[in-house]
Amino acid sequence: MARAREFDLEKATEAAMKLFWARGYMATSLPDLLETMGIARSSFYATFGTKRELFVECLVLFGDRTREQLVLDSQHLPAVSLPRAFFESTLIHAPNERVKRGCMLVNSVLELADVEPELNRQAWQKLDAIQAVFEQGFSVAQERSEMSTAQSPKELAQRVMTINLGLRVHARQQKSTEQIQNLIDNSLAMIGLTA
Amino acid sequence: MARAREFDLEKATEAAMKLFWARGYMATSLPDLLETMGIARSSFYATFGTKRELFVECLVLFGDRTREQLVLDSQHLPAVSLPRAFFESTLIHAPNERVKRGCMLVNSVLELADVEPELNRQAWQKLDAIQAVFEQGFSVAQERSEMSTAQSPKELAQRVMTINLGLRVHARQQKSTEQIQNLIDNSLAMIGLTA
DNA sequence: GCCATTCTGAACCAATCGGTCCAGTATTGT
DNA sequence: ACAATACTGGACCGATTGGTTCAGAATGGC
Repeated sequence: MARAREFDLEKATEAAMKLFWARGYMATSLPDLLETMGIARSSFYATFGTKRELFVECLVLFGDRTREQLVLDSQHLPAVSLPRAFFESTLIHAPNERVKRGCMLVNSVLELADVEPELNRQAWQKLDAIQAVFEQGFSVAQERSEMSTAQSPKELAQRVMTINLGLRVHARQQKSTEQIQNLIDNSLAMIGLTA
Repeated sequence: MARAREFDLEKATEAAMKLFWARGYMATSLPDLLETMGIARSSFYATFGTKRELFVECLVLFGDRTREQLVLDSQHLPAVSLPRAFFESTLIHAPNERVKRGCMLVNSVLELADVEPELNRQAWQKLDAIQAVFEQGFSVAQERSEMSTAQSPKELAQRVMTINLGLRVHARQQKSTEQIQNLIDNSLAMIGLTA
């Protein structure tokens, strides 16, 4: 048999994701990646293929993980509380450096819009999947009469997503937790979600 | 005396701005710029300095122009109509290619957050100046009792900006005018601006 | 005509880009 | 011990990056 892989594949992918997340696709060079991943150039290509392929992998990892956490939250939280929980868990109760990275999907969608249509499409797909979780949550809550039916689930989810996009842009500016909390409160107030 | 400049400086700057706007800072190469600007490499450096300097110039041009148009609109429009006018003029009554570019300031702020802090700072400064126009508009309108004082001008301007950021991200996805109109209507409905 | 200036296009620069390949070493199960 | 695999680091690739320099042609006011 063969020699076992020395580095932790998950940790290496994780490290790459964080770097792409913080700097974007184009500004992340191969030497940058190798350094944070702690592997040699040849191991990189043998394991992950090209930079582009690894980026896609990271994008999918980020999107799926975000969506899964949201689905989890939606299972033990009333739908009207879901947006606040989502925003606060990622923008308030998270390490500062993580907050500053914003959302990898949003970052990618803007950076690659005119440059890498296929990557752009994949990022949007993951964002749509997240919006769909909100829509589903509102839909179920309305059926159970747990919230007002003044607006359709689709409308509400769209509002949450627009605000989400806005907040992720804001988050990339160096802001205090108080300022971000203020932004969240002000934003949620305008959606007007109440049981 | 000397030979006159052959190319139109304004038009060259304009062309560069559009390219930076569409593709971002890093993805725009020097040959790309030279081609759309229609000038030679040596003329470029003699006239504009480095790529970075030209980018700053374009950023300032974009920011100032956007702000000035908004100020103009604010002078013959009620403050409560200003957000809609702003969104629709740039997202509905504008050529499709322009809509797809989004907002150069928003694009830059995301792309350069972790890579070019100084450029990032300058882009945020221009965004803040735009938010300030809204705040000022709401402030004056409230003093004249032309609108509700339920929310402070600062709060309202912050809401408009968060939604603005969200809409600009949306705009970079290929969407039909109807979809964008829908997004605008749904967004404005949540701010709830009425005389 | 003349000199100053600006143009163009091409040559050139060092540095970096993403990607490939290989020699040598270490580690594994049989 | 052996064969198979995965590691490392470095050499190497062509292409591209942003930036500099220069020769020569064109154009302006004196």
